[in-house]
Amino acid sequence: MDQYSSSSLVDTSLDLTIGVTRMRVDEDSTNTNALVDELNRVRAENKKLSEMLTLMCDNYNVLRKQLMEYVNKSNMAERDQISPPKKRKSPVRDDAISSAVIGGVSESSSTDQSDQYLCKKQREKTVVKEKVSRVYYKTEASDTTLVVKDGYQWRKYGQKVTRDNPSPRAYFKCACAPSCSVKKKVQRSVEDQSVLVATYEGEHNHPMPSQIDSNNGLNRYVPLGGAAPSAAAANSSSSLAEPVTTVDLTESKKVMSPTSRIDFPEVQKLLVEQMASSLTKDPNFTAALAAAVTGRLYQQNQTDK
DNA sequence: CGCATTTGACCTGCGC
DNA sequence: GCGCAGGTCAAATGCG
Repeated sequence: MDQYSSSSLVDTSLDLTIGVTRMRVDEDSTNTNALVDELNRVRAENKKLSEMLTLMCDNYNVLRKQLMEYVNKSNMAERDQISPPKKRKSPVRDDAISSAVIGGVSESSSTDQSDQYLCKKQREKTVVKEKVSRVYYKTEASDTTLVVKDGYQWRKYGQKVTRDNPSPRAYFKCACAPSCSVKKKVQRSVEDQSVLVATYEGEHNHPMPSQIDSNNGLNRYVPLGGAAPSAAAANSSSSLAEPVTTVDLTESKKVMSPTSRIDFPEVQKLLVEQMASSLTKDPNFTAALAAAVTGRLYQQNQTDK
């Protein structure tokens, strides 16, 4: 765990208190020097931030790996004890799973109960590493659309009203790549109509479209696990629902299983979104950014003349 | 006109 | 074997 010990050495006390009042462009040349200094300092801080983010992602990967191994062992032990039921999914099933994944971006996995209830055809796919996960999205109760914002493009191919839920269930296939066979089912929660339950089957064999669009900057620090997250996650055809969670990696990982890796992009996306949100909400950061930009513009104006 | 969505028909698996 | 329920298909429809 060298990374953790090294992380403790990183100075996290960022000095972002750059006074905008100091950035007076109508001052003499001494001010220009001050501006250059400020700019250099902001650059240094930016570099430091980048390094910290890289470190954080590294630590996250290590933790994730450890959790995978741990859950894998646990599930192996459980599977030895539980014999799979022969019956297909019963109405009680959804409730059981829902109660098991309280609170946000949580999911069940194909290794436990949900997999056992898949129909024969799906079970055959499961043998070829079908991954099933479930994600909850908070949305407006009045909103009747079954669209969730997860960064991928989906093509709707069916809708059904199921017995155990008055709300219709929508069926989607991944439209990002013809070869991608990932499917998604979206249905409102029985208990809370404002919560959309998205069930993902399979694993994307291509990167997230929105990630391709914005493959610069912060995204380069995000680990790619087959499907990468995006800070924007701006799917053109989806906009309404947001994952019902705050970024809480430990909580999310608690219910994570080795076969539900498909949801990591959700968590990672949220992580990046939260980081961006925190930064933009920080008055010190915005002031520093404004100061840096102003200073830079002034510097350019001076050199142009 | 092309593409995405809708929706009824059809298919498949499971329980009785 | 029959009926039920979930899942999928594909023609019809709507929209930009």
